[in-house]
Amino acid sequence: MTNHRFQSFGNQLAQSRPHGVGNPCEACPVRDMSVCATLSGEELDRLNSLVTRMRVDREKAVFYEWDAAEHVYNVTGGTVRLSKMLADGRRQVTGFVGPGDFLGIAYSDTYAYTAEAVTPLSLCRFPRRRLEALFDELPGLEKRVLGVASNELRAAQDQMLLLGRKTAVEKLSTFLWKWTQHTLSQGGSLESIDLPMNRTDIADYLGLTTETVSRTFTRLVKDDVLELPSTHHVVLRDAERLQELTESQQG
Amino acid sequence: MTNHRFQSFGNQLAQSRPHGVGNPCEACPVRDMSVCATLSGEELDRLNSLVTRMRVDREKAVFYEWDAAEHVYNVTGGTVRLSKMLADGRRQVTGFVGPGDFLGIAYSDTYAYTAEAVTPLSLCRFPRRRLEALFDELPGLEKRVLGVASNELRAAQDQMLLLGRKTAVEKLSTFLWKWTQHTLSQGGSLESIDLPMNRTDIADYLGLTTETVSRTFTRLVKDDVLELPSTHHVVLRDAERLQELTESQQG
DNA sequence: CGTATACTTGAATTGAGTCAATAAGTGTGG
DNA sequence: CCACACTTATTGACTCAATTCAAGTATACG
Repeated sequence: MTNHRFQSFGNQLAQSRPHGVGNPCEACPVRDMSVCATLSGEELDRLNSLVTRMRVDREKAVFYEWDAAEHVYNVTGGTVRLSKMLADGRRQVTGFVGPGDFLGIAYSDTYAYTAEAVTPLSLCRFPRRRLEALFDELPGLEKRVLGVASNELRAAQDQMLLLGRKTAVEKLSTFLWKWTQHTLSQGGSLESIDLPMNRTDIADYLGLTTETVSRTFTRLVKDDVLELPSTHHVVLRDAERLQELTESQQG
Repeated sequence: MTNHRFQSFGNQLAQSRPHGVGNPCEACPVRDMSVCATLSGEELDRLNSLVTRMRVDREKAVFYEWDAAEHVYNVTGGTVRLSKMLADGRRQVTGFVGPGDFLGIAYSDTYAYTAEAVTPLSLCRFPRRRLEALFDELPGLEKRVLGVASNELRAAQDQMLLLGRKTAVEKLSTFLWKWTQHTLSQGGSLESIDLPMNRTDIADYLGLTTETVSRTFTRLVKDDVLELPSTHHVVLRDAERLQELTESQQG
């Protein structure tokens, strides 16, 4: 197994600041996408007083499945891979999360999954206990978190359908289709979709092997559905056909 | 199939009643297991004023995936099957829920899945909007719902690991192990575990075919892990071995 | 008691996995 | 900028776990 070492939280990270004007949340890239979106300026100050901003290097863990769940994180930049492992090393990637998404909302002593950096990350870290205490004073915040959890639950159920019932072509097509939609919603273009994760990550997300992911990419290229100018770069040639392939594998 | 009959709660359908003494929640079989557990008598009255108690026959739907999500349900008796389907009919069962569990907490206009009765059901039904309005007055309730959602998320991630990475023997063993734990926590015995769902339900839950489920049952019986006195009845002969089989398929 | 439905078992098939050999990137230091 | 080592991705040949197709056998129920 790869040797995962923790990155030091320290000099690289900006410490939290006093309340009032100049709240760094106001300039946050995910100010309007995240749970923070519902909060007023003053409420944001309350939240800001709890936050520690930090960075995590590529392929380093934010936390492990077995760690005490002491913090909750909000991603402000980069892509995080969530995964679970069996004792013998078989891995399932349960999701990829990006700017605006929350990490670690588990009502349990330990996290439910391992969170690792696919790309360099910037995060806002909150002490879980104190954030939960803040829920009592800012009920809008708790509602928002419940909304986030509910959306994640829906995504998890879609993924169960994919893992349990879809073929390799349908799995990869679904992944690429959703990733494309996600990219577009963040202002990307169909002409060049960036896949920050590697083939192993994709395979472990789709319940396949890297070989099968690779062969399936090749097939989609041969069928003129997409081009692969580089391994981490996809150009969609036939978006409609890709969407069709997400549910039926005639071809 | 085993004939699950309900110990009847009152007559066929007890309507909601005025507040005060004699609140039927006080006598509810799931009074202490469910989200209701945190509520005081007076708070329970508030909740009770919203509730409609109802029954659903075996194999009838409580709601479909595409229905407008107007109600939230609390199961007071019976087993519910949650599932999603692809256009061509392939089905994935995403979970089985029983007494004390919640149904339909989706922050969306439609439900995320179809809910159907595996056995006859008794349910408490709440209008979603009014229940959400009540959250503002009973913050303990919202916390509890968030806790439930968070547990479901964890279960969903475990299921993704199972669907993506486990073998047929591991899948069935995991299912039987968890179902046993669940049964025991409800006061059942290792000597006779009731499986209300049929082989197709189990197959669709584990991402297998009924044939494979059947063969795998046969194998576990041959290996003296369990006995099958009838198709819906399991007797555990070697619980420890069953647990081992949930993560490693040697043998 | 007969008939439909659910379950089991067997034989043949197949989609994805495994093992193995390139090929293509990626980064490092000279 | 190139040569080297190393990692990641692709491709091919073969295997195998689970599916499909096809009987049979229980079981439930009107």
